[in-house]
This record gives sequence, structure tokens and C-alpha cells, in this order.
Amino acid sequence: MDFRLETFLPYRLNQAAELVSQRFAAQYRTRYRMTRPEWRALAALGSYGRMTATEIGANSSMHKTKVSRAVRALEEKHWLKRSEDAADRRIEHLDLTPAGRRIYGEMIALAHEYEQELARLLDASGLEQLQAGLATIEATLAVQPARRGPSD
Amino acid sequence: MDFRLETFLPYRLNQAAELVSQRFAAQYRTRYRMTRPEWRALAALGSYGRMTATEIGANSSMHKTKVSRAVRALEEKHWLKRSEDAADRRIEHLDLTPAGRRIYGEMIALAHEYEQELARLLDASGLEQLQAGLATIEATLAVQPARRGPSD
DNA sequence: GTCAGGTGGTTACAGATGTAACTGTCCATT
DNA sequence: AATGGACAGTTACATCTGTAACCACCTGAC
Repeated sequence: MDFRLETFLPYRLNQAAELVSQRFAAQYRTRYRMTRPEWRALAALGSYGRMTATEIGANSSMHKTKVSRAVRALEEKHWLKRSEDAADRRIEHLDLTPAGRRIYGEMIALAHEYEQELARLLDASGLEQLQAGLATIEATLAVQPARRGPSD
Repeated sequence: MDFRLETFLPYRLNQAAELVSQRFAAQYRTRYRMTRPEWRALAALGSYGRMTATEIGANSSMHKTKVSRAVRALEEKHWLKRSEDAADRRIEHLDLTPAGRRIYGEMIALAHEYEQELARLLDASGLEQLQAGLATIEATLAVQPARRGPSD
């Protein structure tokens, strides 16, 4: 019976992810009324330029319905516009509008600030160890998909 | 414009947490029809014995409504029973039933297996670095609560 | 004693999410 | 041409989640 949830890796990782994410999420949530899927889609489009919804999903690991809803939300905020593809009418190309690019610019400034704050808080060694560990996980586990359930 | 979501710590941590969590969550989801909050509550009660709902929430970082629902679900599965407190009638003491303890035992066996599998996959150094990094985050950020939003 | 404020726990409601089914389109085979 | 997958994206539905309001109860100040 020597089990403690607090030291179980899946639990610990989720806790850490929440701790680190929330302070940043609070920024885009309150400043721009943006949800996390919207922020991810905005970030993808901002850093890579024109993409399709499917590409956004692949880049930021979001389910296609999440992407669909995020794209609609960004469109309603007039931060993104859709264009049809000349050759394949199933596809929609997505581009940030000038307003969208402005928000993106402000957001990445906040992101950089936050990264610096984290670097200050978690001194260099903690941060490096964390990044190294995360790299290992990504490299090792990213292969096999494993099915998803209601966020549990 | 040198921003990439894929290297942004909040995003990376969330990805890693999902990768690591899902394979384990698949176990209790399919074997016992248990959700994550239920698993956490079961784990807390299994390892610490009698607790109140508030204590479970504090121990496993769950919102009190989540705990309330998880407790009800476990109760409906007959894995847990409530008892009133002699002195304070607001409080409910929660204990696992024999059936609950049996499930708990099976679950921690699975948890240990999974930890070993992870240790194999992520060789020793990756795992150690990760644990060290997580410890730093917990120690540093666990202090200030930061408000929560709809899971974003 | 009583009353105000705080606490343990539940619930109504609205927002978010995944699954599955669907629409429209493409393309390879016939 | 016609047709049977396969693919991009949307939507209906059920489930999950947090917020806020709530109930019952406790406690300390008066």
C-alpha cells in the first residue's frame, strides 16, 4: 500500500502543467476573452502564417472539433479570415487579419515575458532539467497515440 | 516573431501530461468505468484512509464540486460509504468499503506497473531530470493559487 | 441567547469537450 | 461517366466542468 498520488508521475505532471499554464492563461482570458484553443490556433497562424484547420490541429494537438470552434471564434472576433482553395474546395486557408496579427504580436510579447519570469522563478538548473525531461517524454511517448476520453 | 508554440513551456507541459496520463487513464476508464476525479478520490482514500470531502480536495487538488461528484459516483458503485461526524454535522467522513479497497489494490498494482513501464521507456536520466524539474515547479509555483477558468 | 460570518457540501446553470454522424468534395477504379 | 472510399470541416448530443448561489450547521462576539 505504498502508493501516494502526489508522487505518481501522471498526477504530478498534470499538476505542474496546471500551475504553469494558469498564470499565462489568465492573461489571454481576461485581456482578450480568448480560450486556450483560440490562443493555440492564433499562435499557430501567427508563427507559421497561412494554414488549414487540419494543419492547425496537427501542429497544436487539438481535436478537429476544437479547431473548428476556435477558428469560428477567431473569425467572429475578426482576427482571422478564411479563403477557399482554388483546386480543392474542401479546404479552407486561414490567415490572420491585421487585427489578428496585432493581437498575436501582443500575445507573444506576453509569452516572452512569462518565459523570463519562469526562468527567474525556477532557476536555470530546474528549468533545464524540466526541459530535458519533457524532451524525453515527447521523444518516447509521442509515437503511440492512445485513445482519448472525456478529459480524464 | 521568433515564437513557437511547440517550445512554449505551458504548452509542452500540457502535452507531456496528456501523453503520460492517457495511457494510464485508459486503464481505469475501461476496466472500472472510472473517471479521473473518481480515481483521484479513490487513491486518496485508499492511501490515507478515512477523509472528508474537503480533505480529498486539498490532497488531490480538485475543486469541491468535482470532489462532490466523484464521491457520489464512488458511493453509487458501492466503493465508499459516508458517516456522519459526532460533533459537527456539516462533516461527512468517507471510507472505502471492502469492495472499494479491493479496487484500490488492483489500481495501485496497475499504477506500479505503469511506473515501471515509464521508467523503462524514459531511461533513468530522463525520468530523474523530469522529477527534479517537477519538484522545482511545485516548490516554486504552488504558493500562489491563480484563478481558474473553464479548463483553458 | 442570538446573530453575523464562516465552513462543509450540494446543486442549477452555462460553457467546454469528445464521439459519432453528417455534408460536401476529391480521386482512383471501373 | 459512375461509384466507392477517403478526407476537410461542421454539428447534434451527451458528458464534464467551474461559478455562483444555496442549505445546513458551527462559532465567536455581543
